[in-house]
Amino acid sequence: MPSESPRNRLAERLLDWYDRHARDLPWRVSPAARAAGTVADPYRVWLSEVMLQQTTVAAVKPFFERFVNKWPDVAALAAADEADVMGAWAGLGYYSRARNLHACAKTVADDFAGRFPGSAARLRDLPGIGDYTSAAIAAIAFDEAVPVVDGNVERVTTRLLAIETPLPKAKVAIRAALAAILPVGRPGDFAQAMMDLGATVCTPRKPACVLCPWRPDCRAASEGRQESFPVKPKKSAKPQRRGAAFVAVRPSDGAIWLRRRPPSGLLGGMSEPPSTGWSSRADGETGASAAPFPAAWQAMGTAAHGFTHFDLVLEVWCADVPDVPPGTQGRWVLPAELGGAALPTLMRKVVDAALTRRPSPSARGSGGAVPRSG
DNA sequence: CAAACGTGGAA
DNA sequence: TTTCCAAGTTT
Repeated sequence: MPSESPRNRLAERLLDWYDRHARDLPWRVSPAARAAGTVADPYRVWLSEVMLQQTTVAAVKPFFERFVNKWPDVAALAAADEADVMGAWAGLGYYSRARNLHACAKTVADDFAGRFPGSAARLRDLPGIGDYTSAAIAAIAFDEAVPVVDGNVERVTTRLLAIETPLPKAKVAIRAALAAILPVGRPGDFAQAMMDLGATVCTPRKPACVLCPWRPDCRAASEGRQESFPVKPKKSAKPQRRGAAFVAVRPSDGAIWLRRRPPSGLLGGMSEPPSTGWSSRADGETGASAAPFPAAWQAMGTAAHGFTHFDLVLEVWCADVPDVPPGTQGRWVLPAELGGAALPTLMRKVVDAALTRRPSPSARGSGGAVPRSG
């Protein structure tokens, strides 16, 4: 695919760089394999892209391996119980992704005969697939020549052209610029090359401009202002909230009483020990008197957790509870089953605090940390 | 359009 | 310790 036009030299230089420096990732077809005719599996591309939304490669890798081992294709995932999918996602965060992932799998399996739509426009209609993910799947799995704009691409492009417009308004200019650079030949590799460049060279802090194939063309670097892009709005301070969580332990077998959170909202659809609301007031619903049912509650210290938009400190209370608590919804979960019980990280901290700090279980055996799902 | 929505690692 | 933020989507 020769291209003599000057503007395409940018794409050619980036692709040459990618051919030599592409990261080796579990969901990726290497540029060499791709050149030899290997095609990407849309299922794996989709799964990885959803997992990678606002999430680091390092965090995603073990989850990706676990998912593809357990559910090798979209039909298998569609046939899974939603609770199992939520359980396997526990710890990855942004749990609406897991619910949308399952819904999307069912749509693809039921309405599209198990095959992902082959264009960005139609992928965009599926749950959990937005502007970025639809373009990424279309480019990587179907070689559609669409601009793929993620955080890496925003950074690389705003630096290349010294775009002063703050995000997210700058996205229009970024997309336009990218469309002009985009090669017709290797859109999938180009998209991944942009992201690799942003992740390994054109990093948020201390970019390695000396290693960059676009160094001679970069307006920000030529002015020594590479770390001034992209321009972003300031973030407001995170408020503090408090609450209390109550870990009921059944003495006979060490099972813990868990309930399911509402399907949408914070930690939607995930499991938890019963807890109070999380008040922004320092004197909010705390103390043993806030418990959902009476028991000999003992203080187990606190569990602290930082969410995107607020910090939380939860008091942890623990008690032996022999029978189903009256007037409550939930289920007993054995210690060995806690790993697959869809406990988000915050709740894992709560349960860990209770089980590790509570008085020695003497003759009944149980307790210990919550195992990771797997 | 702004806000909600998790987590863990790096500086 | 605190702040930033990583392959965004939904409402």
